[in-house]
Amino acid sequence: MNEAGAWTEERVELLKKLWSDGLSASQIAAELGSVTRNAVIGKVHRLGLSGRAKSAAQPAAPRSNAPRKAPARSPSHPMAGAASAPTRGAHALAPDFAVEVESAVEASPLPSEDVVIPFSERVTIMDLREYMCRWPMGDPTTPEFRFCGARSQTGLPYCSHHARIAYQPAADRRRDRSKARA
DNA sequence: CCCTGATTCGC
DNA sequence: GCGAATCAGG
Repeated sequence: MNEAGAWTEERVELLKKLWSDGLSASQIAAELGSVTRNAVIGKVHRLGLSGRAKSAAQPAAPRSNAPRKAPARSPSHPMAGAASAPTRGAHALAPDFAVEVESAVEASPLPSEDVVIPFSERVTIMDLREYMCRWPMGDPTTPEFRFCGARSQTGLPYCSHHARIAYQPAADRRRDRSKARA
């Protein structure tokens, strides 16, 4: 019988399909089951599918013989120029903040009916982290104002759910025109 | 913090 | 051939 994590013809074909379909390695791994995303990526490479929809095959990075193993963990600390240690913590979000709130309020008069954001994840601006969803919740002028705080999508300021709302192609936007109530 | 794919190398 | 560990980037 086929082992759960064996690369049978079926699984390989599904892998190819999903990979070319644009799914991430982790998503494919979850879909296939019994395999990790590393296994998926490894197989993808062995099949020669790497690269995917990446423009015109970018010139493979000149990796040559890059020692990815134990590369001098302690590169010593010259500490000559001291560097320009950027002051973290003081994110300049004042300008963007106003803009985001404004568009958000107008764009989402009413999220939906099956949308439930766990209150437990809502955070104040003080608890907001880079990886947290910045979707504004509530009235910014009140002390009750919070941000979604859920895990944000890579490269995006919002979680997957709010990213969709904020990033609608404008074509779907008129879907919820029936109800307009604040 | 989380995620992504890329690569290497012991098995 | 396989995939965990690791790397590099977002």
